[in-house]
Amino acid sequence: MARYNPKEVEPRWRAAWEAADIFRASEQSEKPKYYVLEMFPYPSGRLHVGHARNYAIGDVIARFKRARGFNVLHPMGWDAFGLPAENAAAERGVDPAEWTTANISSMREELKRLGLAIDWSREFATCDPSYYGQQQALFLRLWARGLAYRKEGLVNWDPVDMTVLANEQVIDGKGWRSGAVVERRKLTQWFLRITDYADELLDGLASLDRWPDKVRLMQDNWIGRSQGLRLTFEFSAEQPVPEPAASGIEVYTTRPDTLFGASFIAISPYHPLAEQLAASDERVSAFIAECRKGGSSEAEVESAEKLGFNTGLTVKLPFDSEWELPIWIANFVLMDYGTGAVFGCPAHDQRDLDFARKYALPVTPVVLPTGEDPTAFHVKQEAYVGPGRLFNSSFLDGMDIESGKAAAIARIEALGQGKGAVAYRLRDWGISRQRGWGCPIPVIHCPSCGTLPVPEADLPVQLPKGLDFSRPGNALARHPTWKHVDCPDCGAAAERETDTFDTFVDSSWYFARFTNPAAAEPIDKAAADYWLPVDQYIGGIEHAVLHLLYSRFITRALRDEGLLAPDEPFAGLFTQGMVTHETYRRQNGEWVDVSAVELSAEGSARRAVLRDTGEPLIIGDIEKMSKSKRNVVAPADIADTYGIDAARLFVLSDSPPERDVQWTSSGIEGSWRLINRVWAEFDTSPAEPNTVDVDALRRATHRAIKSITAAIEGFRFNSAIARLYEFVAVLRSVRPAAGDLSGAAARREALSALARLISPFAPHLAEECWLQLGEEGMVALAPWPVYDPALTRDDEVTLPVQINGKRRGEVRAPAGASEDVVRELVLRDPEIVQRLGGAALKKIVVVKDRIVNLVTG
RNA sequence: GCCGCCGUAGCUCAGUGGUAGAGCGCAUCCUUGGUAAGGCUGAGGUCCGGAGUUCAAUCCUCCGCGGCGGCACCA
Repeated sequence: MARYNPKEVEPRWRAAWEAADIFRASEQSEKPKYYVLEMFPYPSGRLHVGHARNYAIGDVIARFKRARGFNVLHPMGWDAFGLPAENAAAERGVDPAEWTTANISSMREELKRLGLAIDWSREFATCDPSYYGQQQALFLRLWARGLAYRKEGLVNWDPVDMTVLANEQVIDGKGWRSGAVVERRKLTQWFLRITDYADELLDGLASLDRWPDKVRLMQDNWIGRSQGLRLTFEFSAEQPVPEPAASGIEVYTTRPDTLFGASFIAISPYHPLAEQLAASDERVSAFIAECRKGGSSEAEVESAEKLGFNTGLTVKLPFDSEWELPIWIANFVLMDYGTGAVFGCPAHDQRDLDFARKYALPVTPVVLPTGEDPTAFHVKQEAYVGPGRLFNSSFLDGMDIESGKAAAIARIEALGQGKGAVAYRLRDWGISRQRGWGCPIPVIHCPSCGTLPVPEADLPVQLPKGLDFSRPGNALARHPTWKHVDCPDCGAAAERETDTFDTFVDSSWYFARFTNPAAAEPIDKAAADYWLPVDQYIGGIEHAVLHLLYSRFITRALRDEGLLAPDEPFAGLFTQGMVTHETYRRQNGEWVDVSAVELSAEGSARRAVLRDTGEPLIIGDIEKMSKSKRNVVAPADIADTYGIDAARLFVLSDSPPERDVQWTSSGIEGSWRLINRVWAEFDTSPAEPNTVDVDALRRATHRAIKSITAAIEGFRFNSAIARLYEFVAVLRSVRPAAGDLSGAAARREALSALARLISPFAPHLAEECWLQLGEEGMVALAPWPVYDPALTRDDEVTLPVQINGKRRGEVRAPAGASEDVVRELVLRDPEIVQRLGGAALKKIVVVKDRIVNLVTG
């Protein structure tokens, strides 16, 4: 039989699948539906093995579920707007649309080469007007619902990418793409009211039992619900109260129990009161300017000194109108959390303590740790945040912290000066981007009519051709004609909004569009009702609080708009690990491309040299594949040598899919060997026959079916492949002789199972084996093998025998043997008897079918 | 600082309250008409350290040590 030749086999089967159109999904089916989706790719130009792993995981699920009798939807599309296209345009003068389209074409070919069971008829890109026009329609509906609004506010400005970023896109004070330190700017921007859904998004996490705990925890932290009190400190009498005359300063606190420890009020430099004072007092405006200078990077925040300015104004403590507190402006108070004002309790909050020590404000402890003397307890440089009893606190004295909180809230509410309240870390989602390659926000600004929606009949608002990306900034805004438009209401000259949507808007509903990408409406309700939610979603954990939170929010918003039925978009989520690779450097530190490296081993030491020159190299760390480290491997490179099935097997075999996997050339060779061993089993040419233990072979087959099925269902693909290795090892020693009919039948059963069991992982190989076996049709359409439970059970088991917890021997016993029977067997076993050496038995522990433990005195 | 994950063979990693595992690497041998190779056999372990629970702990609990990730002036 010919050697297995993936270069010939793989394209042939891909053509056969395509010709038969077997992966097209239809809503007309008696079978239960199953929607499996991988996060769609950004068309950067080239596929790397990280993509390959992501899509291979989804493909295993898609093929497995199809074989298990589900009506499977497995679509693919392109997250096609975004900055890399603009950067390419700026660097090479190409049109972003053309650059993107060309990338999509080449990546589509590479993806198809992976042999994925995808319904390509549903493909779309987010930069297609037929998609983004519908997105504009969706936005207008959300706006009409009151879920979108425009406001001037402080935003994160990325000075390199020259655009605003959402909070979720600022990592450690830096832009998530550019890495530039983000500045605070005051701009008028569009926001979506994700905070309206904060409670629901938080509570909904509990229902996502097929999501990783880690992701749920991260979203929980991100939403950051805290329980506390909003209360107003009234201004003291007889002082100039700034206009508009508020009665006092509203603060939010999670520690109302410590109100009697208050020694100052601190407001944010961005607080309205601070800004009013600044208007009439140069010292205030100078101070505010000073505060705003500081950056927001982690290092800067960490080292930033607390700065304060005493306004001279005072407020009264709610419980005691004689007790006055000064109002300070402080640089550490955030405007966009709570009310932008806090009361300072230095004894029990480290930030307040630092501030109080610097400005010589009083430090009054009100929580007494257990065992401390109330007259001797002092707070020095470290605030006390532990448990204890309240003291120095009037009516709260003697209470623990929790009762004190409740009592303080009750009293404040009774006084009408505040109310128990929750606060969230989550902020509304800023969606305006000052970029030209994105979905235009469908809005017109008219000098007399204000901000108006583009009439639905005029959608989509299309991007113009020929934008100039050669200069930094928003190419759309400086286009000579595009923004000039007549007001839809009064007909006067007006201007289009020139900001575009954050690309995370594009990806927050695409999974719904896949259910009918040709629909004239944004979402075809019937198709969406049939397919949604996505049963299994697969992607990187880096989107834990970005895409995955936005999509949950949009799904709820569209549900309330009547466009979707489910609360949650993704019933199951799987976050796969990265593909990493060793790195190599020359002696001068220069990175060397992994393809130029030759590895060898001398004993247990490994050596790396440049293949062409033999120059010795330094073997560096194992790192995420990146262009700069030159450790990227492309699936295409692998396919040329070993075929794509070997690559698929390898990325799934070496570690569980949620963990990182290290790409190695020796690893891919191991997978290649497995492929050849499997193929060799389907060889029909005569081999040296032997006596077939039919029962043992059938048991091995049925056990393989059972364990591999369970492993796939549990996302333990590495374990499934390990079981395949074992099964193949069993098969290769079994060659029925001519005339051994029962042996031949058992072997055929085994091979038929093997072809189907390996088909989700190595689909091309499986088809070729299936054909070789002479089975009907394609293995891609064959049902999953079913095991006979009777054949997966043992008649006899080996029981290890322990003496005082140490293994000292074993006995064979019938499966399910009773304790008495096993005891008898053990005590008659000569080796055990000898080991016991006549010691008195205190106890015998028999665990059925597992183990025996003899405990001596 | 808060929250979480990880630590098992030389490497990369599975696994289980009850017999210590895989791939690669390494060693021995066989084959050289499965040959850009293939195969047999084997060596190799303080399951990070300590204490506790248990008849029995790599696994459960607690305390450390080391590595990694998320959040962070969120009141």
